[in-house]
Amino acid sequence: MIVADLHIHSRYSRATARDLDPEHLWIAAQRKGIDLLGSGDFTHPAWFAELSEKLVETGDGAYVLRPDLQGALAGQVPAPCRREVRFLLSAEISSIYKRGGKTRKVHSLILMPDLASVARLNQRLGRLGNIVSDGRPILGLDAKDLLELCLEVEPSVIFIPAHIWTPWFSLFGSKSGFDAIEECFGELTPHIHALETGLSSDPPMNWRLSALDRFTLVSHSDAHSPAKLAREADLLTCPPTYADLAAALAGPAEAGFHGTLEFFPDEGKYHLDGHRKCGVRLTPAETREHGGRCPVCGKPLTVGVLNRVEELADRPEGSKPARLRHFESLIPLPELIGEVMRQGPATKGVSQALEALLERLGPELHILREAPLEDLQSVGGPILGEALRRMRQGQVITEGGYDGEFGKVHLFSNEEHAELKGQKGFWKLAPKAGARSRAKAGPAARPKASPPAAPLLSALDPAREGLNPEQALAADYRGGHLIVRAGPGSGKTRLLVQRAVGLLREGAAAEEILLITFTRKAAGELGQRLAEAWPQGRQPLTATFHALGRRIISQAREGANGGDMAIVEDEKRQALLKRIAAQAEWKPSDLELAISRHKQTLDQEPPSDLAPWLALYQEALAGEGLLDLDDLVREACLALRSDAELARSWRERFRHVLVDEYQDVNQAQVELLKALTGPRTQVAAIGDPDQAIYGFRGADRSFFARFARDFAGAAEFGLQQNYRSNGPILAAAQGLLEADPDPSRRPLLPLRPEGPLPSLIALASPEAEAQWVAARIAELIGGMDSRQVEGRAGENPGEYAPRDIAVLYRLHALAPALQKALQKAGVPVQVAGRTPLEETDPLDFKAQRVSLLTMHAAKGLEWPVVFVVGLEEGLLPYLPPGKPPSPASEERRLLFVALTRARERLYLSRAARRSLFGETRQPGPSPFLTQIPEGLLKIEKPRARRPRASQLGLFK
DNA sequence: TTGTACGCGCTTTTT
DNA sequence: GCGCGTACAA
Repeated sequence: MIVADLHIHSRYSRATARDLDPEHLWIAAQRKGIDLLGSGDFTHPAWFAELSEKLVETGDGAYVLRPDLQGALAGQVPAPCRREVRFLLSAEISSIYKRGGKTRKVHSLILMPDLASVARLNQRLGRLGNIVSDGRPILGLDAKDLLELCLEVEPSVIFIPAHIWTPWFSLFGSKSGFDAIEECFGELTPHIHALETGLSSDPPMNWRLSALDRFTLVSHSDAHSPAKLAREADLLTCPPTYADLAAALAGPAEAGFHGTLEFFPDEGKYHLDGHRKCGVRLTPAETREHGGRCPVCGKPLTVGVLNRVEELADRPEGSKPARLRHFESLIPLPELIGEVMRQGPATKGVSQALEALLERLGPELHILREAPLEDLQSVGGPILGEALRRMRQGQVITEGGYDGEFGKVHLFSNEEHAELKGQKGFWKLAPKAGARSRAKAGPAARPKASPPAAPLLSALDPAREGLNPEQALAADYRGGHLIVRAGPGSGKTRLLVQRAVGLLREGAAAEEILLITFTRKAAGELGQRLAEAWPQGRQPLTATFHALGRRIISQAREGANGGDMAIVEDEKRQALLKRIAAQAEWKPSDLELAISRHKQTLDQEPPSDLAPWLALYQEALAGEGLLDLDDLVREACLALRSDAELARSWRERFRHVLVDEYQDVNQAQVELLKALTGPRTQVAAIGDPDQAIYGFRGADRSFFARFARDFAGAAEFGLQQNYRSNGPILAAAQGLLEADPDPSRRPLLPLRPEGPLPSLIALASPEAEAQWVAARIAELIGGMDSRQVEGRAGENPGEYAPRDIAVLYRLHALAPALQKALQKAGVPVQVAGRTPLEETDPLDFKAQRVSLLTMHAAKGLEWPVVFVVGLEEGLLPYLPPGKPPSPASEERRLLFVALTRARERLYLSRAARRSLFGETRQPGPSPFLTQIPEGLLKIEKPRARRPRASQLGLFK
C-alpha cells in the first residue's frame, strides 16, 4: 500500500510557504509517510525549470529527487521515516469564465506523464493567459475547453476537478459551480475518471449522490506549506507509476485505488453555512429556517458543503453505493499533540514532541493510522494513546467550519480537560456522553432549491421578441423618411432588426430592403441578428457604406468599359503618400488628411494648394486601376450623378433604406444616400448625436440635425428607455452632458433605477492607479486567492468574471501600466488591438479576459463593470502638445460614451502625477469631472497601505 | 548593404 | 521615453 498526495503547491503560488521547494518537499514527504507526491504548479516557468533541474526521470512517468541532492539531505530525515519519494508532475488551474449567464470558477488538477508534455501544455497555456505570475494560474478559459486542450496536448493526461465542493472555486460550488458534471464538461465528461472531494466533505457525504458512483473519489492536501502535506491523501495498491495511477483511477477498486485518508469534514473551512463577519454559523436546516439569509445582516449566507451536498443528493444520509472504497478520518498529528499538550499546534513544545515521535516511531501517517497504541503510550504518554484511540474510532467532538473559518475537532471535552489537569490516569476514562460520535443525525434529504426568481428585466428584455412602445412607433412608421434618436443602451440594433422584419412580414421583398452600417463587424452582427429574427426566406442586403459604393461602381463599369477595379493596399498607399508628400514638402499625414477631406466633400475642385498633389496621387492610383477607400463612396456618387440609367436602377431597387450610426456620416455618405433615394424610397436613419466621437475622421454630426431637410418630410422619433445602465450611472452620464445643452435631447430613463453610485478616486501616480484598478478587479472577480473572497463580506466578491470588466482610457499610452499591474495580480487581461494574429492560439478567441481598450474602441460595447482611468487635465479633453485639440464637446461626448458602457458598476480614477511622452506633469482633475453634478459621484480615498499579510495567513 | 547615432514627434479609427 | 526614420560611415 502506498500513500499519494497529488495536489500541492510550490512557493510560486500565492500565499504559500517560502520553503516549498523540491528539497523540502522531499524531506516533508518522508516525515509524513508519502510515497507519491504531486509536484504542483508545473505551469509556472520558474518552478518548471526548477523541477527540470532537480528531478530525474524514472522512466515510468514518475520522477525522483536527484541522487546528489538526496545524499546531501538524508540527514534531515528521521531514520525510521526514510523511504523512496516519487514525484508526479501536477498543477492546478483556475478557470474563471462566464457560462449560461453565470460566473463560473472551477479549479482543475492536472497530471502529466513527462516534462516534455508539460512543456507543450505550458506553451499553449502561455499564449492563452498569464502563467507567470502565479503557480496556480487563472485562465479565462472554460473548464471544458481546458480539458479539450489538455487532451489535445497529451491524450494520457489525468484531469481531475479539484475540491469539488468548495463554494467559491469548484465544479459543484454553491457560489459559482454547476449542478452536474456533464453541465460543465459536456461530451468530454467520459474523460473525467476521478473527482477530488476536498477537506470539507468525506466519502459518506459524496455517496449520497448516485451521479458520483462511477467516479473515483480522491483526496489530497492542496498544501500551501510542507507541514500541510497529506492532510488528505490517496491509498494505492498499484505500483507508483503514472500509467498505473491512471489505470487505477479509471478502473474498479481492484485496479489499484484502495481508498483515501480524510480530514474530519467538520474541520474544513466550508463545512457548514454562515457568515464569518457576523459570527453566524448554521446547519443546513437552520439556514433553510432563515430562508438562506443571515439573521444578523440579512444578506445571503455562504452556503457550505454539507448544505450543497444535501441540495444535490438523491439518496438519504447513510446510504452507500454498491461499490465503495475504504477511507479513514484523521486529525493532523501536530493538532492532536497540541490538544494533548494544551498548546497550539505550531508551538515549540509540540514541534519537539512531534520530532521525538517521528524519531522513535516513524512517519506521521504511520503514527496516526497504524502504530500500536502501546507504542504510542510508551513514547507519547497515556493521554496521547487515548487521543489516538478515540481518533481511530471516530470519537471526536466537532465544531463545524463555515464561511472560510476552519472548524475544530477535539478529542476531549472541556470537562475532561479540566479533570485532566494534574491527573495521570486519564487513559482509563471512558469517553463522556458529550463526546459524540461523528455520525450525526441529519435532516432528511432536502428538496431541490427553487429556481431563482424571474429576472426583473424579463418583461422588457430587449433580447426578447417584443418591442417597447417607443421602439414600436419607430419600427412601424410607414409615413416616409424617419430619423430615430436612440440613446445608449436603448435597443437600437433591435429596432433596426425589427423594422426590417416588420417590413418583410408585410410583404416587402428582401431585395427591396437595404441596411447600411459603418463597420464590417456591425454589418455582420446586424446580418446575423436579422437572420435569427427572420430565418425564413431571403435576407435583405446588409452592407457598409464602402461595400455599397463598391457594388455601385462595379455596376457602372460593367455598363461602360468594364475597367478593372481594386482597392489600393494600405502599404502601397502609404508609400505613395510619402513620395508625393516629400515632393510637396508636406507631412504625409497632412496630405492624407487633406485628400480624404476633399473626397468626402464631393467637391469637384480641390483646394488650390492640394490640387497638383491630388492629381499626382490620383494618376498613380488610376495607372494601376486602383481606388482608395474614400473613392468607393465618392466615385459611386459621381457615377450615379453622371449616369442617369444607373441612378434610376439603384433608386428603384430599394424601397427601404435603414442606416445605423447616422451621427457618424460625412457629406459624401449623405450624398450617396440621397442618390439612392427615389420617390418611393423610405430612409430610416438611427443614431445618437450625443455619441458622435469621430469628427476627426470626417464624421459630421450636424447631418443628424438636418436630416429632415436632406430627406424631406422626415418624422422624428426618440428612444429614451435605457436597458443597460442602472440609475446612478445614467444620472452621472447625463449630468455630464448638461454642460453641452441641447434642446432636442431627452432624458434617458433607466430600467433599473437602483445601484451603487459611480465612484471617483485620485491616486498618486499611474502605477498606483493601475494597482488600485488591479486590486479592485481582483476583489470583484474574487478568486485570486481565498483571502480576497473571504475578506469583504457584503461586497459580493466573486460576482464577476473577467470578461464582465473593462478598463477604458483616452490614449493607448496608458495601457502598459494597467496591463502590467493586472498581470502581476494574476488577472487574465487582453489589450484591444495589441495581440498579433500569428501569436494567437486557436483557443484564444474563447479565453475570457478583462478588456483594456480606448474609449473610442469601446463604442457600441458594454460591460457590467467599467473602469475609466486617467481622468486628468490635458488627458481628457486630450490636448495634444503643439496641435489644435478636438472640440471639447466631442471629448465630453467621448467620456459620455465611456460612462454609458457600464451596466452595474462604474469606477473613475485619475493620477496626480502623469508622465506622458517623456514629460512629467502634475495634472489636476479633468474639467469634465467637475461638470458631473455633485452628489452623483462617490469620492473615494485610497486605502492606507497595510503591511503585507504573512505568507501563511491562509491557514492561520 | 548594414550598423549606428541622432533627432523628431507623439490621439482617437474605419473602410 | 521611445520608436522610427534619416543620415552617414564602413
